[in-house]
Amino acid sequence: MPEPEWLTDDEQRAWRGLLQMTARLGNRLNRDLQQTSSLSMADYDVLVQLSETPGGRLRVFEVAEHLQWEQSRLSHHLARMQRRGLVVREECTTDRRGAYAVLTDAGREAIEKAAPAHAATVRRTVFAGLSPDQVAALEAITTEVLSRLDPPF
Amino acid sequence: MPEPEWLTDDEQRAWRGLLQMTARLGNRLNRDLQQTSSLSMADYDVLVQLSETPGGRLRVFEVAEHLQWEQSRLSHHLARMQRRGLVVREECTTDRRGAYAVLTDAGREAIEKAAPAHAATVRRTVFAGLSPDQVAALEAITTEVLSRLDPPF
DNA sequence: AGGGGGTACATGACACATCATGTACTTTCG
DNA sequence: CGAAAGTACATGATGTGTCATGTACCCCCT
Repeated sequence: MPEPEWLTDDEQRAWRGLLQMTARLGNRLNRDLQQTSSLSMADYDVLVQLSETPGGRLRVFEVAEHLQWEQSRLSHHLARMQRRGLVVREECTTDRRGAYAVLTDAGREAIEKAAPAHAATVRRTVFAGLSPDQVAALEAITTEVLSRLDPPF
Repeated sequence: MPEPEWLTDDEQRAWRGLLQMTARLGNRLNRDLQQTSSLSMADYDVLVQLSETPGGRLRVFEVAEHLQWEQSRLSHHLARMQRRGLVVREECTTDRRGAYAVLTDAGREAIEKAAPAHAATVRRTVFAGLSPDQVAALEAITTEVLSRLDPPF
């Protein structure tokens, strides 16, 4: 076995940049969403999943798969969102262990109201400064890294 | 004023990729660090800052600046790290409101023990799959986005 | 039929982040 | 010099994520 192998200087800079960017970007998006819509990014992500399906209903485990969330996290989060009236749970008749997460009218209204401003912020802070080549490069990088995260290692 | 302007399909894919990548990568690194060192990424980041200064001591607000953390977050986190014996607080004589965060021997040992495996994971999951061009592109992208996050908007 | 093992989800405990506020000290400026 | 304003940090409340565990149900196999 050869390595540990530290990072090169170039890699160091890219890595620190990535950490910084994701941290600050996350803060920014969370803050903006919170102020304009009283939603968190987590809320937003859940609502997007539900709103993209006909009827706004999805099995809980499907939402978890799409978002790559732990089941427990989603369960807690749905409980909180339910308290706020954004979603409701409905029991599943074909598999009585299971449950549906269902978008309420208030939930649909919330995401439809939040989406434009959110997208605008994303566009303004990240994509407005990037060339098409950079966008393509970013996609290539993310898919490569994701492939290394998924199955083998 | 023209916009809102939604994202193009290319941008959509890059954006979702970035969200996915950062989410899963964060989980991965946190999990690995936790298991091998009983440290979180947050712990690690704080310890890095302190260990990079002579004496392993830094004013609390300086740590907050470097990490771009909220003051309150850092204060709470230092309290927990202090309980675990990784750092101690010392009062500042030149400005008696202030405090130093100081690395303990245990803290230094913890980070020195954790760093190699952590760096190896980063290298293996992200940089081992990227070409030098991609690394350069990544750095360019992060600095561009960061510049848009900082001062003006 | 009737286990045994896996699946779908909830829950309680605890680590963590954020917000609002409080305390003590420093600086500034009239 | 003295009061107002600002800075450095702590703390409590509350929302959020993770881990361990529990409960109910499904499925498959003998």
